[in-house]
Amino acid sequence: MNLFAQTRDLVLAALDELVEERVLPEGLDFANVAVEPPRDAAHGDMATNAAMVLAKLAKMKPRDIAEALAPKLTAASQIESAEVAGPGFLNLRLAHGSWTKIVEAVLTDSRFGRSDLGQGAKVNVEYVSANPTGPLHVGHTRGAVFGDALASLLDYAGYDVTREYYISDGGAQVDVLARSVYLRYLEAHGQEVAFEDGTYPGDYLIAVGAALKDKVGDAYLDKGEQYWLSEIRDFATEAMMDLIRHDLKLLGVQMDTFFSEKSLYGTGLIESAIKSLDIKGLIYNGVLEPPKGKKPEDWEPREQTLFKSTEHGDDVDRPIKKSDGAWTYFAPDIAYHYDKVQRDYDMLIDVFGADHGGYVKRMKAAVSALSDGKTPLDIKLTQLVKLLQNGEPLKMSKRAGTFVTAADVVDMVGRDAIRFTMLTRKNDAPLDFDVDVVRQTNNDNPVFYVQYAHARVQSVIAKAQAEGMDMSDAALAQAARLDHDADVAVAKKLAEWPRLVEIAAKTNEPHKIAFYLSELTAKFNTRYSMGRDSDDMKFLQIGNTSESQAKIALIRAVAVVLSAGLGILGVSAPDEMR
RNA sequence: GCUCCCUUAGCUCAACUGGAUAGAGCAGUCGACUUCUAAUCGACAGGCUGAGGGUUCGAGUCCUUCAGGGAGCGCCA
Repeated sequence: MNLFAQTRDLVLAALDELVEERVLPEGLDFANVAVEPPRDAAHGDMATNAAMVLAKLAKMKPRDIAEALAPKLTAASQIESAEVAGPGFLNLRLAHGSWTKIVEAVLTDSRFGRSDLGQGAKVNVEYVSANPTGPLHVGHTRGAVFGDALASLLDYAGYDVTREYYISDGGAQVDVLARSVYLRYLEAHGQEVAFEDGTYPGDYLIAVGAALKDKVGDAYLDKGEQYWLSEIRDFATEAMMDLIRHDLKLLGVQMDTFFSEKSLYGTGLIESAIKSLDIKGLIYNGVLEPPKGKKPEDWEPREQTLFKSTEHGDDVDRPIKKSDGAWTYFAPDIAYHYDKVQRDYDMLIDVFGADHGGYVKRMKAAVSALSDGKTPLDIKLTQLVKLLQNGEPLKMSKRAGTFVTAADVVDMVGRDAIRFTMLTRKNDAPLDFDVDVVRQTNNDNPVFYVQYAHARVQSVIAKAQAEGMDMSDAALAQAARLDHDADVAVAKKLAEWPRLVEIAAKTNEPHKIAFYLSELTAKFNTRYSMGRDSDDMKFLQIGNTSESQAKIALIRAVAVVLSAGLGILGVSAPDEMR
């Protein structure tokens, strides 16, 4: 039940009538006609821009259209008044009963808020995709949490979502990993080793080296790389993926599919992906211009196999083979996305870190070329996280092996606080994450604010149940009643929920959910606090079941929506906080 | 040099994708706890939306120039 959509239908019907009566000309495009909540509540419950949108097309003054439209709308029983305002807005007030119906809908319709916006379209959301060379660090956390919430949001909005992790286990970095594990393996055998540049010195590999020793004994001692590299690579990446899966679990991040880069090699998949581009005339051998300005010392022109990505919006063509004939990292990525296109998704979303910003255009070009422009790819970049403690930066240098891991941060502040904090921000803005602030349990920290509201509602309900009152959603829906302006204000906010879900899903912006939850909580707290001044305003009326049910219906509806919203964000909705 | 992102109240951020007088929290000042959980609520104060130009009924939002910050720029991923 989406009141805004319903009201928009009324507006469109009224416009059709005006066309029939020849007040408006035929053939107008109503696509831009919107019904929105007004910025200022004093303007009414909803506003439509119909008159202004149509004025130019109809060659009429906006206010004249609005004047003609108003009586048509007030004829509908749901609309109490329609008032022309400003340059041609039509401010609508809805009948009081509309708001009570919203409360009933929340309590009786388990799908309230869910949307059929997605129409079951298949969406693939790829996120995290951290290299399998160590545990997740704070930077990964943001992409993980963002991607996870985005996937949940799209699912809630009616898409058929696949959550996918791309394991980069085919490149040089896993060779480095294997060599690093070999050193730890030698160490486990009691040898002195030195970690040179280009190896991973992190402590997390000690256990892997020891496990390798348990598995193969001394088989790899005093042997050249050719005897063990491939085996240790497999062993080590599997161990790293175990670490990462564990970290994801700590963060509450779900995955449906893990796709291995390695599976693309030796199977003809890369070759067939490139061939499909070649057939389109997008593959050629050539020499790239050197980058302007900053010319590398050792730059010299070399012929490479190139992808004509400029034909699909990129700035320069991109190499898919190195000058020695090996694939570049781009080639398996093309093959991977080719595979996704083949899997028949209606939409692809990649969540990348900011350091992959330069990669966006070529990836979009590749998908556009591979799917003949049929499969849209949206790439969401998550900007850097600056981790602070007490205002001072916490270092996270992977090279030094002292980076702050995702697990560290979960230990410090907890999963709920990380997730909510990181989602209370647009993905494309940098984020200062101060662990001291996030640990505070006050208004500075919105996660507790929202969770506390949920706990308060459940506490009232628990007390009512202890009085023997029927607090089932069905009973509450039956009794629901809005007595006070503050009640209506809360219900109006609830009415915005389905609309907000659609907007957030359309724009792939889960942070809008987090802000909405804070706003709903504020409205609820305002109403709740009235019970302090006057016993009449308390929700629980001891000894009066029907009155209690009538009042509690509203706040139970709040709890239902809070719980749904927190669920999308992957944050718990506790029944108690003491 | 080029590409992408960012710049909004003292601080951290919103602004429903072009709508009406740009809003919250924190910090500041004042007020409210023998609580249906004060992890809360109420009030005051705080702005040339980095700067200039353009597009139109209407711009924080779109285009453009510039300034400042960030990420990246063939044979790393």
